[in-house]
Amino acid sequence: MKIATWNVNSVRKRTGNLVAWLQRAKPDVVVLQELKAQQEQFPKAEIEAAGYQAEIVGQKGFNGVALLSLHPVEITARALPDAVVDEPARYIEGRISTPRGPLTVGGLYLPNGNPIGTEKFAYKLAWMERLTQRARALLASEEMFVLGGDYNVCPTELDIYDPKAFAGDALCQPESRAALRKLLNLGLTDAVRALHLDDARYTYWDYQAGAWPKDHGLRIDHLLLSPQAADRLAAVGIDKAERGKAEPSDHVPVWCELDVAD
DNA sequence: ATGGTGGCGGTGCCA
Repeated sequence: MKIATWNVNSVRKRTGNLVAWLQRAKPDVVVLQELKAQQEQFPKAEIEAAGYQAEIVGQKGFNGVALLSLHPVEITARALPDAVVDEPARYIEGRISTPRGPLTVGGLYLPNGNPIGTEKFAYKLAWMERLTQRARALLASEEMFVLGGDYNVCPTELDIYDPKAFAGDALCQPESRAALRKLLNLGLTDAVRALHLDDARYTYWDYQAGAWPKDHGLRIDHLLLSPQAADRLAAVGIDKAERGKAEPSDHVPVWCELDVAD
């Protein structure tokens, strides 16, 4: 069972790259972020033609998340608990069956939080606390789950090309990192970290200042696994080549494989 | 080096 996350930075701009990647990578489940599209603007026909059921939480112009699956999926949430009216489209969650029992996949687009010292940063931290509460509830089931997405948190100084370059950025603040550790310390496993990928450290390279050719990247897209899922972790990958394609997203797909054979 | 790039929507905001 291959599960992936990808911040596509506009699903309409990235439809061609997305479909080509789906056909090549053949993930079973994918969560997408930054659709920047309303539900009716989502390229549903193209995605379904590639064999995927598409569940969408859209929003005009900003945010937007989706869950694509080769297998029948039951959507279990379209927002985090305690969502307010007109909540930004940042969370989707679904449940699929495997020979080893149900697997829940959550897709999230965590608030960026810049600039620090503003209500945006407070909102980021509050959103992380809500996500942590959701993880607590999912953990109580003692089932397999994967929370994938653009976390907009660079976990450690090993996950950025130059710690000094982002010292004042919300992605690297001690408070952001502490909130991510609090989530991990519930008992979740960072899939990429667990298997020590060292040939592809980053998942995001800014469009500006030649970040990609200089490999000035950050690791901010993560797959966090419940203990029951982590026990079945077989492989991880970062599809770095997507960043070098024509009209790329600034993020690349991150994936893991769970051995769910009976 | 205080710029630079990209997407949305049609101007500045967001990342």
